[in-house]
Amino acid sequence: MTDERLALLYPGSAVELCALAHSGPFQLLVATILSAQCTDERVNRTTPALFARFPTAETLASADVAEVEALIRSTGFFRTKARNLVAMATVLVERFDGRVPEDLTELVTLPGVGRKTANVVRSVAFGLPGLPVDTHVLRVSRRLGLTERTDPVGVESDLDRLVPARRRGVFSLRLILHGRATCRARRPRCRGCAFGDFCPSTSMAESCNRCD
DNA sequence: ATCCCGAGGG
DNA sequence: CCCTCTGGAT
Repeated sequence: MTDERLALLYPGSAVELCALAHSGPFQLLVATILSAQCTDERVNRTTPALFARFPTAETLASADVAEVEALIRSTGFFRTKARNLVAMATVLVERFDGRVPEDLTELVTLPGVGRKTANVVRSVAFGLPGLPVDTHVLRVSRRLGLTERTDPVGVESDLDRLVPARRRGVFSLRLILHGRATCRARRPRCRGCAFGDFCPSTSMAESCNRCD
C-alpha cells in the first residue's frame, strides 16, 4: 500500500509535517492563502511579521490593505492576496463570529479560499477528513498510477477511496514532501525513488535523459 | 484560458 | 534567459 510506504519514508504527524499546524486555524488559513505559487519557506519567513501586526481575524479585518501588501510582498501575487486576506477576515468577523468554520462548503465561501485551502484547514487545523490536492499531489498520484484523472476534484475522490479518512491529511502532506524531494515536476529523481519497483512511470524514466 | 506577481534555481 | 513555487477568481 502506498500509504504505509509513504509513512515509512516520511514519518511524523500533521503537526510535525506542517510548520504552522500548531498556530491555530486562523493563522494556518492565512499562511495557506499566502502559499499559492510560493515556497513554504518564504511563507514561514513572512508570517511572523504579519501575525505580530495582525494576530487575529478582528485586527486583520480592519487592516489597511496597503500595509498588508507591504508585509506580504515577497510571497508574490501580493495585491490579490492582501485584498483576499482582509476580505476573508472581514467575512470571518461578520458572518462566522470571528472563527474559522469547519465545514468545507462554508470555508470555500471565504474570499481567496478554494477547495485545496479548505481541505488544508480541515485536515491540519481541525483533524477532520480532508485531502488537499495541490500541484504536487496531482502530479505524484498520477505518476504513481493512483488515479487517471486530470482534475483536482476527481483526483481527490479517487484518493479518498484509497486512504482511510483519518490519514488523508498526512497522506497529502507526505505526497507533497515526496513531490518536492524526489518526484519533482521537471527532473524527477527516479533512480533514488523508494517507489521505483512499484511506480508505473519509472520505466519511462529509465530512458529519459531528463531524469536524475 | 488567462491573470495575478516576487524570488530563487538552473 | 528559462522555469517553478502547497491556487483562486474571472
